[in-house]
Amino acid sequence: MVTPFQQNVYNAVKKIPMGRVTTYSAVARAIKKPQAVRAVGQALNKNPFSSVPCHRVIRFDGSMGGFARGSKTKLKLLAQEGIKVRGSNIDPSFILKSI
DNA sequence: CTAATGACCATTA
DNA sequence: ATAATGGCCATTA
Repeated sequence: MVTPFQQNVYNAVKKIPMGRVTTYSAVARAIKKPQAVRAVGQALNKNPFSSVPCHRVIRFDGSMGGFARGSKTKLKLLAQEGIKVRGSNIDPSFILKSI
């Protein structure tokens, strides 16, 4: 079941351009619910659409946060798009603070 | 209706 | 630097 809230989240995440990432809080702001950052994570956790690039959503501090299919996959996908990762943190210059 | 969960964030120690 | 705590919100049982 896809709730309207999840629709908004997925729609916002789809707008993230290739080779760029954004944060959970930025997505929360984009859907006009800045306080629902935690719920955004829930929505992405259950994301049923492969068309939604949920691997481009990371934490506010630059760490990757979680990933439903393992953090290794997330790292791979990010590297595939040319995003530089240093240690467990992502290069801040790739992070979009607003979508 | 209530209670528990979680891919978060800020604050505190 | 890490660890613990509290708050926030949507979803699910």
